[in-house]
Amino acid sequence: MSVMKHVTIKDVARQLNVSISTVSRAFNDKYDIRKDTRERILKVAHEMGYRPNPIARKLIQQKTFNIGVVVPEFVNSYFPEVIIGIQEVLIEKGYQVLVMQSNECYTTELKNIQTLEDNMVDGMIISLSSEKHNNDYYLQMLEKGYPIVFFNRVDEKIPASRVTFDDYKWAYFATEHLIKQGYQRIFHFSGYQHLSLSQNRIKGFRKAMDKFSIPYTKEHIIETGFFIEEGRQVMERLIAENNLPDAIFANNDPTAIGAMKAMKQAGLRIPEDVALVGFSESKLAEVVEPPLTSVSQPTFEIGKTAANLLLKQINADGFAAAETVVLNGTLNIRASSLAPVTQD
Amino acid sequence: MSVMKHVTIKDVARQLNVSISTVSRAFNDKYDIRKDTRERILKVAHEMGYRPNPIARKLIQQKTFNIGVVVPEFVNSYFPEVIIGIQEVLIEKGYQVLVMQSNECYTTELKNIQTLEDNMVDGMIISLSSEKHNNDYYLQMLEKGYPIVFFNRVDEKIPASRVTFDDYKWAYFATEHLIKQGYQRIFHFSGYQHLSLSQNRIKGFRKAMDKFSIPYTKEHIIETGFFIEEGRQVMERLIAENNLPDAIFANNDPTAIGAMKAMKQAGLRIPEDVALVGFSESKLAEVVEPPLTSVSQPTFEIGKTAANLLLKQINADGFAAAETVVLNGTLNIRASSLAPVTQD
DNA sequence: AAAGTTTTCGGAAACGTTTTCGGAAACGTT
DNA sequence: AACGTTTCCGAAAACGTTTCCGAAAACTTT
Repeated sequence: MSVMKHVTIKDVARQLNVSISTVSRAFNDKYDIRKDTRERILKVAHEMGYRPNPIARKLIQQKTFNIGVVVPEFVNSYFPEVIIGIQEVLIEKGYQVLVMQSNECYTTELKNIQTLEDNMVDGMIISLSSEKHNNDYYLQMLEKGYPIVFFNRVDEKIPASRVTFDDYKWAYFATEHLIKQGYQRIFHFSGYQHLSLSQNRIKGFRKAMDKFSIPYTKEHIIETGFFIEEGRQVMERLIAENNLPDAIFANNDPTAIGAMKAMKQAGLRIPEDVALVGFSESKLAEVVEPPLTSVSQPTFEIGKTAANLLLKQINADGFAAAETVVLNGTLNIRASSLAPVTQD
Repeated sequence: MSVMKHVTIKDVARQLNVSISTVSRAFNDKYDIRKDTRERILKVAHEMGYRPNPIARKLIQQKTFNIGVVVPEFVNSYFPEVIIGIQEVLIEKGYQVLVMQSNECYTTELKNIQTLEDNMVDGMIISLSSEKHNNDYYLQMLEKGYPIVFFNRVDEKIPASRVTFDDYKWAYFATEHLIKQGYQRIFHFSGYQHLSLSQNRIKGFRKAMDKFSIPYTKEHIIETGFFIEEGRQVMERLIAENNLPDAIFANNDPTAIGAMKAMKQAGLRIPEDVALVGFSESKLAEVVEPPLTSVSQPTFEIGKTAANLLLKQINADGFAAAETVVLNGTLNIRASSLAPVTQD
C-alpha cells in the first residue's frame, strides 16, 4: 500500500505474451530482435509506465552509469562551479553525478568514497580535504584500476590523472604585479602548507620576490588557511603587533577579504595603507569594496576536463596512463592593488 | 582485470564453512545466530575485506537508505547551506544524501526526480525550479505515498510537507524598517512572481506600505529575478530613466548587490541617494560596501527540519499527514539602509 | 522440396543479497 | 530414555534485470 508496486519487465512480458528476454532486448536495442516486435514492446511498455529498474541492471551489469564527486565543501562558490562543469559533460553522456562533501575532514572523505564505491559508481572525481591524509586507500584503488581523477587539491604522491592549475606561475604573476606597482614589503597569506596547491603558491611568491631581489624572511609567509575568518584573525594580529606590510598576496579570495574586514575595522585604507591581491577568483572579488585584484581560475573548464579525463579512463577499461592537465587563468587587476603613488 | 573482483558473501561463507544465510545473519545482527559464531564471522569477513554490496541489498529490501535532494542551483550559498543541514541529520541516521541540481529548469528537475526515483531513494527533499511547472507528477507521487518534503520554493497546490520561511512577515519587517528610517518612495525588486515565495514577499511589502499609508503604484514593484545581473540591469534602467526611488527592498541579496553595482557605476551613494535592503542573507551581505541590511534565514535549520520531516514520513511508512513548518529569521541592520538624515 | 543460413525468440543461469521455512542439535524435563 | 523446547543453522526462493545457449521459424539456395 504505502509503496506502490513498480511495473516490472515480467508484467510487460506477460501482457504481450513474449518472454522476458525479448522485452529486455527491445529496451537494450539488441540486434537479435525483429524491428516491429521491438516497437510493439516499447509502445506497450511505455503505456504501462514501465521503466527498467536500474538497481537490478546495475547488479548484473557491474556498471552503474553513476559517477561520484567528492569535494571538501561547497559553501564557497569554487566547487559548485566546478561541479556544474562536471555535470555538463557527464550528463550528456548518460551519466549521473552524485555529489558528496567531506567537510574538510579526512575521515568523512574516506567514508564518502567507500559509500560511493559500494554503490558501484563507475569512477570518481575527488578534491582532497585539507586535513592531513593517508594515501594508502587511494593507492589501492588505483592499483585495482579504479578510475579516479583528482582536481584542485591533489597530492603528487598519488599517481592518478589530475587537472590542476599552475599555481606556481600565477602566484608568481600575482606577486610580480604587486612588485611592479611599487610595493616592497609584501606578505603572503598561505593556505594549509601540506597541500601541494599551497606549496606551489608559496614557491611562486618566493620566485617573484627573488627575481626582483626583494628581501623577505620566513615571517612574511603566514599560514592562514582558506576562510574569511582566518584571514581576518591573521590581519588583526598584524595590526595589533603594528607589523603591517605594504601589500598582501593572499592564497585565496576569502582570506584576502578577511584581511580587508580587519583593516576596515581598524580604519586602514586599501590599497593606500595595505594593497591586496587574492586568488581563485570568486564572485566576492567583484563585489567587495574596493574590488579585489585576483587570479581567476577557469572553474567551469576544470570541471569539464576532469570529467573528460575520467571518461577516457572509464572507456579505456583497463589501465589508462595517468594524465595531468594544467589549465590557465587570468590576473584580473582591480582597485585593491593599484600603485600607491597614483592614488588620489 | 580492470575491475577487480569484490569479495562477496559467498567467499566469506566458503572460507568459514558456513552457509550464506549465516553470514548474512551475522551482518544484520539477527537474533537467531549464536553470539560467538557471529563474532567469528565478522572478524574473518573484515579481514577478507568484505563489505556487503548495497546494490544487491537494495534490490531485495526495497529500501535504499538513500535520499535525494533536488535544488534549482548551488552557486548562491543559500542551497549549499541548507544541504549541509540536511546531511547533518540524515547521515547520522545512516542515510546517504544524493544531490542533484535542476539548473532552474523544469524539465531537468523532472528528469532528476525520475532518476532518483529509479534509484529507489527512500524519499526526496525538493526545492522547485523557477520555471513554470506542472504539478501532475508530484501529485501522483504523493498519491502513491512517496515521501517528499518541499522547502523554499514551494507550491501551495501541492499538499506535501514543507518547511518554509515566513516571507510575508519578514518582507513586512524589511519594508517597515525602511519606512521607519524615513524613506518614502520605496521600490520592491521582486522574484519570479509565479513562485509563492515571491508573492508573499510582495504581500509583505504592500502590507507595510499600506499600514503606514505610503502611496505606491504597480510600477514600484518590479519583477527582477534572483541573480546579480538581473538586479543590475533593472537598476541601470531606472537610472537611465531618471526614475530613482529613495530606497529599494530587494527580494534577495544578489539582486540588491546588482543594484549596488549599477549605482556605483553611476556614482550614486548608498544609502544617501538610494537605500538598500536585501533578503535571505548570504555571505555577500557582510562583505559588500556598504554592508547590506538583510533578512537572514536559518538555512542550516531549514535543512535540518526538512530532513526530520522526511524521516517522520518515511518511518510512518504509510500516509503521514502533511506538515508545514515555518521558521523564523532576523533582520540584520547594516549601513546600506540607515536613515538618510543621520548620515554624515 | 530438401538442405543450408540467417533471423528471431524462449529458457535458464547469473548478479549478491535477505528472508522464510524447516530441520538438526542442544538442552531441560519427566 | 523418551519427550518437548529452544537455539541455531542450511536450502532455496526471491528481488528485476541481462546474457548465453540452443532451438524454432523464416528465409535462401540448390
